[in-house]
Amino acid sequence: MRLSRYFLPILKETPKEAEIVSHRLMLRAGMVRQQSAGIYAWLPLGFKVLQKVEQIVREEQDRSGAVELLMPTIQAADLWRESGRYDAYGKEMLRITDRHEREMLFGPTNEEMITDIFRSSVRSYRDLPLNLYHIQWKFRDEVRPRFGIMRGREFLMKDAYSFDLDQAGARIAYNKMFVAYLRTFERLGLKAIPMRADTGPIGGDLSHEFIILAATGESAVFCDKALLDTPVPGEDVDFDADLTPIVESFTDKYAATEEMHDAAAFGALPEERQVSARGIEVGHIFYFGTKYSDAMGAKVAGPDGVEKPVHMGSYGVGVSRLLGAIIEASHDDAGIIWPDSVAPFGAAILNLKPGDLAVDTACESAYATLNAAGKDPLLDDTEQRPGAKFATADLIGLPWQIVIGPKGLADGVVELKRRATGEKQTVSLESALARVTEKA
RNA sequence: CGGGGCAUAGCUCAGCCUGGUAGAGCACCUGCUUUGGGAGCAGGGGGCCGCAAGUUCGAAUCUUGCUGCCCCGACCA
Repeated sequence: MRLSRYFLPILKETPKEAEIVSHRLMLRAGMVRQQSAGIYAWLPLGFKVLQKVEQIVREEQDRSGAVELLMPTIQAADLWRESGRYDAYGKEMLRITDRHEREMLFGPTNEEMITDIFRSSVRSYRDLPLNLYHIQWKFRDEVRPRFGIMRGREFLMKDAYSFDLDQAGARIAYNKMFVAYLRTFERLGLKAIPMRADTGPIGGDLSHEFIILAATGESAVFCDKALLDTPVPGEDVDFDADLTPIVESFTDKYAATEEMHDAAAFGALPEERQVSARGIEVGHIFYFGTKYSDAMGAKVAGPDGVEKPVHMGSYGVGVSRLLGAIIEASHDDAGIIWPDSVAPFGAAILNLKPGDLAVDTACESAYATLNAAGKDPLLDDTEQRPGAKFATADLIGLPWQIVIGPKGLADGVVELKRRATGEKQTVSLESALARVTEKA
């Protein structure tokens, strides 16, 4: 993409409504624009990152055996009356009346709808296990939206729902999601720690929140330092094998949010392993048994021919929130530092002097090479002064910057800068391109 | 939903106390100079001063009501 033809409304000054760093940077980098409290328009740069995050989430869901579908944002109130949640949900649910005076709602979640879809088609245990997910916009009318995209009213969420004949099967489904989440966050360049979450009236140990450590996190968290070094399974992990050992390698170490904190257990750890930090919740997995299948009559016949309500779990990832979480975890004073996997462009090419034949030629050559290599470069061919270009490139945080100007070219060199480390090398254009295109 | 605050140009903000023709910086347009870490000079465009009532000869400014937004708390992916 040529910057001169792109839409990147950079802000030099910070809009006053933005308090936390990810919100400030997303506004300044022209990624989002607020349209209403907690409701954002996604500008091209932000939308690009959002799609990359979404795609990684999708790939790991698919890898684990979950199956994607797409449910609507608008749901009928009657569905929610079946589960009793229409009255229970409260003012967080945005209720809408259509032209026929029918009561509708903008979905805050989809347990009822997926249960309805399931019950209308599945009758036998032979169709299980099943895990269906979608990535869709949700709306929760939060009293106080804040932190920009991190806690908006409208947000993009991946939610998966598992169906099994019994609790033992549900645990297997749960473990698959557990591992899929470990891999997802790892690919996003994040260190996510699963922490025991409150299971409410269901009980049991099948609920975990996945928490990103970041200084600006919303809640206090405590964990065993060993968790930070526990290896995340690779691409070759077999989801049909028993995943218990992997899950246990995480769950056997202490980790808890403030609400679940057990000071005594934490204190029993050697002092150098006690990590007390702040965290951002980016995922939540939860087994809830037959809560909805009972209420809504989602039953399947077992091998014995007896119909039983299915055991369900739900598994959420805050896709839009993840962008904020990534920035909170990866930025510096100059701007965002995108992990390579989600960077909106692979590299920036800074043309320091558009109109200079040698510089233009070198930039076009770099642009063509990186495009051909699939690195999706952003060529800054605008008329701005060099200083402004450097500032913009740092702000939007692309992994690499190739700085091409007349002074360097006179000596046959360009500057290659790695955004994450700030490391600069003065090298030939060829070796700069080789470096950017080489496999990580 | 409790408490606090803000609303003036695209952005950051002054002006309001003490009523009298709407301001600055940045951004934008034109020209000249400049060109390796957010340039300089000159000229220019851009405002229902959040909305509505009221007080007044006269309201951005004073009064009342409303709306929107932000922050702290309680609540949440």
